[in-house]
Amino acid sequence: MSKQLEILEYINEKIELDGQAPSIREIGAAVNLKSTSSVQYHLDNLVKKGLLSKKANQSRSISNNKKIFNFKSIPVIGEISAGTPLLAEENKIGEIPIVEEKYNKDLFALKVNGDSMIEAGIHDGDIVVIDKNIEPKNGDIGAFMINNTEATVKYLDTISGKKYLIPANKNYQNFEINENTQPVGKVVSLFRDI
Amino acid sequence: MSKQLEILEYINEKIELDGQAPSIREIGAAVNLKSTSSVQYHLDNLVKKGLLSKKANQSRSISNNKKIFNFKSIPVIGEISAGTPLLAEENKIGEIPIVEEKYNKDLFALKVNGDSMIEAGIHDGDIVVIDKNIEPKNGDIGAFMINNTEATVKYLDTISGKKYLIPANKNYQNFEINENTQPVGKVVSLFRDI
DNA sequence: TTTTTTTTCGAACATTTGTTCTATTTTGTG
DNA sequence: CACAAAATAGAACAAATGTTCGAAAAAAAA
Repeated sequence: MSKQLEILEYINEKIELDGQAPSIREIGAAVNLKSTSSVQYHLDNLVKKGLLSKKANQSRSISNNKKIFNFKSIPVIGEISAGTPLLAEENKIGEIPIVEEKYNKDLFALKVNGDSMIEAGIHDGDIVVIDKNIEPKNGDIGAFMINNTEATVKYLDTISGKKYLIPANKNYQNFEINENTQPVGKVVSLFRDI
Repeated sequence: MSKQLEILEYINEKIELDGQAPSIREIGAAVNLKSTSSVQYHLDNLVKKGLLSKKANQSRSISNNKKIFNFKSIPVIGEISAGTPLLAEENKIGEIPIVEEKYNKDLFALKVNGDSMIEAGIHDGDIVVIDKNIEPKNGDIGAFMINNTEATVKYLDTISGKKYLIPANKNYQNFEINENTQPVGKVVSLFRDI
């Protein structure tokens, strides 16, 4: 293997492992180059090739140029303990990853209970991502808090002037929205383990 | 806000932004401490509290101790160009994140075309994750290559001794498996943007 | 207030680290 | 082989960085 590749691989490993780029001398030691300038020589070439970047005069500033997909994580909420706010830490049952482009601070996820939305392709145990920043409109699937103790995912729609939460399952009934029903956000995506 | 918190936040921001921890002097400049030893003082306390780690005598080695969710990414395959292998780079239309615990090297994702699996809650445009390492068994939802040019997602089952690909949609017909039908893997999870 | 504790500063120093120069060795090529 | 190019080495230097000390200032407590 060429020294260049060896260096590139070592740098990638080191960053992956330590979360920190190696120093020139660490690279030399790792790939058996006794002079820092030998390492510099290869680093310069790698930078010219566009495979690496580094900041001048800054220690451990080597970074890999390959396009990185950055991921953020959002909390997954399970059962809601009575009296706690929806997003309370104690209701959190995990985290799921989201591509950075789709991420915003108002996202969270909810584990769906029951099959009231099965005809919309939302199954029991599915995890739906909710954007608190988007108020569900008629026809949207949204998350709603009922009596501040239960979160439910339903269609929202208006029937003869009244607003209803509408399940996607013939075995369930529409629920008229009252003062104890609060919209939480719009369902924007869905995860399922099969 | 206390200096300690200020420092902690700056470090987190800096790492998030640059992928590299700041130097002592950079921290000082950021939080308005004129002496490096003032910064050291707070860093020592943060380390004692267990909020940070750092390696002795190593530049930019501060790291955050909070538990990190690590994510991997897997390729998403769209239309399959005739004559190319399924996972060829040219068929790749993106990447999706997977929590590290679920990740293995045989995972990839496929964008679902059409509504032949709608009754299984798999919609047109959904992205299904496939594990090449798991051969679909009877009753499983699997991905199959037909004539090496088309990937399809269907139930697999045996009816009177013959194996069929079975859609989850009354408007579609069962397809008897022949020598041009190759199992690719089992569908293990699903993503949907709504 | 006085006393104690916490926080900050300044400076000096030791290491680590990046940079640059020239010379030597190795490798490839006609 | 002779020559050129690529790769390595060594050394010296400059800059960045971490460490440590004592003293001063600020804040908190008595």
